[in-house]
Amino acid sequence: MPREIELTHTSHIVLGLLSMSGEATPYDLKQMVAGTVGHFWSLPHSQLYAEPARLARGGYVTETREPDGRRRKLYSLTELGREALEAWLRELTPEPYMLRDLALLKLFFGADIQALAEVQLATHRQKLSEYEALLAARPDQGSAGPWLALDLGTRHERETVGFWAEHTQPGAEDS
Amino acid sequence: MPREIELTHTSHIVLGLLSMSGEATPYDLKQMVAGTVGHFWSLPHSQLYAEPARLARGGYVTETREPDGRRRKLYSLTELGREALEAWLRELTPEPYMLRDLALLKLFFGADIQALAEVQLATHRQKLSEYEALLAARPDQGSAGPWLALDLGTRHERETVGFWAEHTQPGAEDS
DNA sequence: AACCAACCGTCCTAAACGTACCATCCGATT
DNA sequence: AATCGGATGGTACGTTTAGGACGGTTGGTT
Repeated sequence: MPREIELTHTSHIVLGLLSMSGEATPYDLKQMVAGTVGHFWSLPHSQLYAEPARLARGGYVTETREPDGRRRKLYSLTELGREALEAWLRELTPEPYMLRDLALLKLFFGADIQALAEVQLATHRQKLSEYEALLAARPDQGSAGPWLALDLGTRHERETVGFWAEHTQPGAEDS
Repeated sequence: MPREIELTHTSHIVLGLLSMSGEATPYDLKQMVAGTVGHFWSLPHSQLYAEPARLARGGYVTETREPDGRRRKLYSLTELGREALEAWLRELTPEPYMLRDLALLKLFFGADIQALAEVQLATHRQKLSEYEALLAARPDQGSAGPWLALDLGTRHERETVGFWAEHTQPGAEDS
């Protein structure tokens, strides 16, 4: 009997990932997060064990067990879960984003911009090239969503690299 | 006697704001957050009542009371607090940002991009013009940090507006 | 047999979230 | 004088997240 539970952001991520994979263990979810939404929306892996269980209580997913080996828990969407996901996707989303950037925060409070720029530039160049590699390997098949998201993510990275690059001492970090 | 407390992101924000204002009540902090870092780093106002008290326990700020009227609590940095803030500002900051964007998340999971774009575009155009207005009103005096931060924030907004604009039906939303 | 790396999962404490709720002050209306 | 609304100012509280410590299992090497 499904108890009433609130669907949080984490819930929707789990529902979304399950809809993409059909069926997954918490460990699978953890791997999927790391390779996909984890790039911009991080969550502790412990949540990926707790949340599916919570969703099961609410009737949004079913919990079965691997017949063999470790008998790990396998989750997949119920009809209710799929509907909840689709309802969420259809809802209007006027909220702006939240950019939790420690470097930006420190910059605001007066940290030395060159010192920040130097390390941030390395980090974001790294990220940017990761994303570009992913984009380059895009198959023709499959849903567009993830690639569109990656496109926006890439633009943000590009912008960020540009910003920090303008604030490094010429020659201090380059090539 | 200061007890050991961990300094969290919230702590540093409070320390930073106190260093800018000299002295502030939680309500003042709330106002300051709304006008400054709140643009990119949101926190519930209840935190701004709890956190200074916590910092006082740790000896990072002092708590006094207004002599008159409401006798509100006034906080200001101690030497320890100032040092902690400066140490934090000096620390290396290699972490990338976290972009908590509900629209991006939904896009990833297959939401209709035009529906998203329409509302997001309105939101971000709004934000962008706010930022531009702030930037235009910049005084010559004062510390640069906030303006640099605002500059980066503005670039991200501009990028975001560009992205969503590319994905709206021509004429669907535009003036 | 011993070892190691990758795999897999649980648990715990503190902090953050979000919102409901409450109370006061002040100026403008009726 | 009474009332109203809005800005001011603050508390409480249940839930979710953060983030890491810790422990076990599996399968392949030396």
